[in-house]
Amino acid sequence: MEPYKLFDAEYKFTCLIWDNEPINSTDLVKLSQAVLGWKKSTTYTVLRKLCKRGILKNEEATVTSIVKKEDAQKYESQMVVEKSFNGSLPQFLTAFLGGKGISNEEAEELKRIIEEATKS
Amino acid sequence: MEPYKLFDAEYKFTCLIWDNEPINSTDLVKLSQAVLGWKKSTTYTVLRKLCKRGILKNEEATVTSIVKKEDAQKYESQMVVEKSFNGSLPQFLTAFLGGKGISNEEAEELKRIIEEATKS
DNA sequence: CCATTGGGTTTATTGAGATAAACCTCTTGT
DNA sequence: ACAAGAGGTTTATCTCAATAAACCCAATGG
Repeated sequence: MEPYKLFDAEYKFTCLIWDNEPINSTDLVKLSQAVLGWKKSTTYTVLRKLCKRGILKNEEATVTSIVKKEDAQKYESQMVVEKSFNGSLPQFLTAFLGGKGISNEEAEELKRIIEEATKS
Repeated sequence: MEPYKLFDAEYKFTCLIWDNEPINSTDLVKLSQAVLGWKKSTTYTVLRKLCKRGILKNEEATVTSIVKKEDAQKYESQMVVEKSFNGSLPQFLTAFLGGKGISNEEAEELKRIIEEATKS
């Protein structure tokens, strides 16, 4: 498995940690129960797998992330562009915007982001 | 299942059809064998499922698509933005570009696409 | 005639993601 | 002394995507 790949359930779960770390493992069990409807054993099972893969860490009942949200998101975004759009960001953008329009403000924000990434 | 959702294997398979339609079903079997390494039964099994879901059509041994590539890609792009980026395209772009830069030409192309989608 | 090929369907098998039941150990309050 | 709770692990179930084996029938060319 590639380093950062998170499956759907794993992603939702890891989001809880990103938003609340550092978090005590028993509290995490309660949070998962509340937000995802998971039983205690489910939480620990998923947690252990993510720790084994180097995504999370659980030390003395304190859970933190090793891989950060930005890195996981970056990986995710690049995977989808690669797999479904020939690695072409323009193709992705075209498909996403396909047909519908965006507001001027949104357009400005997007262009600003692009500016920022442009090598002078 | 949502209308346009294609799983990995289904997507690769449907790409063959998008790129070659209309295509005779026996030829499609050969093509799937060559490109994907699939057996005949695999091709027919997947084909039948996609027909049942209204994605493809197989009439008198001629296979064509009902859902077009642009529509499937649009769906795919919107799903990933929704599921992993709070539905925010800027968040997606930021993550995708994260750190690395792009060339001037790429930037221009992206801005042109954005221009085009901007309601005046 | 009957072997081959085209055009399929029916029924399995496998593998993995998602979820949890059952169990275990240690500590602590009463 | 013991119930309860914290902090887990082991083992299992269920669903479903991915893939295919085995079978079926009609047409056809030698």
